[in-house]
Amino acid sequence: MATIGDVAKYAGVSRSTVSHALSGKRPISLETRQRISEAIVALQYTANAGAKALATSKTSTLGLIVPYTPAEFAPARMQYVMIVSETARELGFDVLMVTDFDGRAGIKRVTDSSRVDGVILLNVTRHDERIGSVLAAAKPGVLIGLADDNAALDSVDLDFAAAGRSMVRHLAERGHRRVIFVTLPTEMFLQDLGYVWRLHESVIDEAQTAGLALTVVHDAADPKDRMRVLAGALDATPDATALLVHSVGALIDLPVLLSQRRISVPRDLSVVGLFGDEFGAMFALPYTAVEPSPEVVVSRAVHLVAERIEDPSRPVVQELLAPLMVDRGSTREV
Amino acid sequence: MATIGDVAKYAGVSRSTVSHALSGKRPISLETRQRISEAIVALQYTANAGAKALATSKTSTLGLIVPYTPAEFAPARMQYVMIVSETARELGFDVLMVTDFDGRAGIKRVTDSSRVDGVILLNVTRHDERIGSVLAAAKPGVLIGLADDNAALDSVDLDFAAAGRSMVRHLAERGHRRVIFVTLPTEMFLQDLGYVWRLHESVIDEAQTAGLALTVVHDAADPKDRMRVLAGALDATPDATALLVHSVGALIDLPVLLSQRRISVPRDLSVVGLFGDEFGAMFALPYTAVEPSPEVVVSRAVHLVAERIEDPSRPVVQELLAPLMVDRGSTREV
DNA sequence: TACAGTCGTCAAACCGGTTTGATTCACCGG
DNA sequence: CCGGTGAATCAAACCGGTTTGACGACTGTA
Repeated sequence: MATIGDVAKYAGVSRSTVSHALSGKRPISLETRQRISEAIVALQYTANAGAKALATSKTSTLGLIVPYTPAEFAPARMQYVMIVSETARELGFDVLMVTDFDGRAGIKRVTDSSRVDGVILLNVTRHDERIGSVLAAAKPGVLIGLADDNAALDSVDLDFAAAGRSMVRHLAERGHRRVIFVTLPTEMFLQDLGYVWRLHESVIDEAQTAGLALTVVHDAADPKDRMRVLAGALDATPDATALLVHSVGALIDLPVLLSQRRISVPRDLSVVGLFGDEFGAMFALPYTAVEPSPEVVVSRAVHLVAERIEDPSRPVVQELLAPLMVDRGSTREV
Repeated sequence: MATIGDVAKYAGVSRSTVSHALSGKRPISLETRQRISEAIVALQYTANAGAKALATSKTSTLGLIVPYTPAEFAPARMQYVMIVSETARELGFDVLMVTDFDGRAGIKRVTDSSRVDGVILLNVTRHDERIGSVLAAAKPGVLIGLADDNAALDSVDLDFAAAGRSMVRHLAERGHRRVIFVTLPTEMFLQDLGYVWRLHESVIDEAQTAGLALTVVHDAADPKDRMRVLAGALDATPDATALLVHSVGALIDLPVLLSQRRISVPRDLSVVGLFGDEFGAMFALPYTAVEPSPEVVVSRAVHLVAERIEDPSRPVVQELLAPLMVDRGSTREV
């Protein structure tokens, strides 16, 4: 590959002149600039990333720390990764995927060697060990999700508490008094993911506030057991007029179960859930739902870390994005 | 961060001695080695990746070129990405995700700037424009998937032709004479993905060879239409004794449809498909199936590109990995 | 007319590694 | 006792960028 020295020689100027022309940090005559441009085109010059990083201490690279959590619903995860990558690109960054089994080691590796300018943490748990590694690295970092002690790092997440409340209120306002809450498998709760708890608790709190009787059912982790759990919940609470579903698995099985039992939505049963339109590409889920809006959350997170790279002294921000509810007509007044 | 100069000073030696101790390229006395080790620990030294890349022209980074193809089934994609990343890590590489809308531009960007030592192309199409970019970059590259003209690059893929043949033979050997072949949505065929065609054609060829009557049905791209397409296929071919399913969407809907119609597998209908056990985490698909084995295919691909980075002159290889069939008892003799 | 300021450019130093050539010393074989 | 060999180390050059200080030529102003 051509170096800046080759370009300088071709254009008949010094290396520093080429550098200045490229960065615009010093005035360069129009004529010289043109000769340099021609040289760059002729030699197909592209700056060497390593050399640039060495000289500037900037890598134009973000580390994406993807935790090892097999239980998570995969399609959603991929969406997050893609949006991180696309947003980063818009802001001039590349993305280094860090999938080390031990996230802390991964963070240490890429920050200590100055491979990245900042890191993005996916699937943050309430007591996330990785946060300490980011602080130790003294590099910008942003959390996608909320940790219990996150005062030191920027973080963004959907306001899952608001999401839970709005689902409950949506049902309460329509006169529902007895609702089945199909929450995530217990395995998910053990993973200590903040949003899992925040949604769960806000639903329960708001139900109490609204005077709504809630039957809480944990969905099965194993898809083979899912249908049975779901059916059991319906059997156990025959007077429930609505379902509030967080578990995606349950949402997938629900149309089947309901059609088997000749239960019509919303005539016999109202359903409200929490899932994004990315499922529309794979499953036809015709339910009124709160959207997790990964494009908004993730894009904001990437912008935040990019801002902090530019200005490390900016005060820490912690954003909870208001969730959007899409009414697909799967609930009715009772 | 501490530099190699800091370590040298702390240990009372020259920078080159530290470098030699680290690389082992020159003999260093035991005593000096120990002092250097202590210095490294005390100062928490980690080599700067940019400087190392500049000096050695090696980045220890692989570019993962993920094409923009929204129609693809997302969970499968994520699995490929994760396996690339994990295998790369085992071989000492990091992974730079390149998701540019224009894959060629992405390849040019990361190779021209010497950001990566080699690239891995996911979802290769039969006439993949990205191949030209890899060749132009003169950097090692490996294709996951088969292109029509791939003589110049290493490539690995599942032997989808063999997969198709083995599914057909599995049914033919059990006496099935009339089979419904639920193939992928036409949209997938338009994407020009090699494996889509290879499987499709091998099934049709082998059916002809085996004297098996095949009804070919393209699954619907829109999940809302899927059930209808599936039902229509069953109605149109009432004498079919078996289903051969490539479309994952159809596989997901199949248990529902069959239970609605009180069709028992394998008593009333034999079913064989093509899907991996990653679906087991999300859906309970109890069908005999050929496994796409991404861990084998992808891991092999990453090894290939790593080998070529070490030895660029190694002859080009093109590997088709024999697929494995898992008998889950969803087929019977007729 | 002299002086200051700006424009345009270059040479040199620096970023943090690796690699090479030179040097010193100990040991070995003839 | 001498020449050769290998171990152990250092200084210097290099990789390809950026940044800084210096300098000559202009321009505008007092």
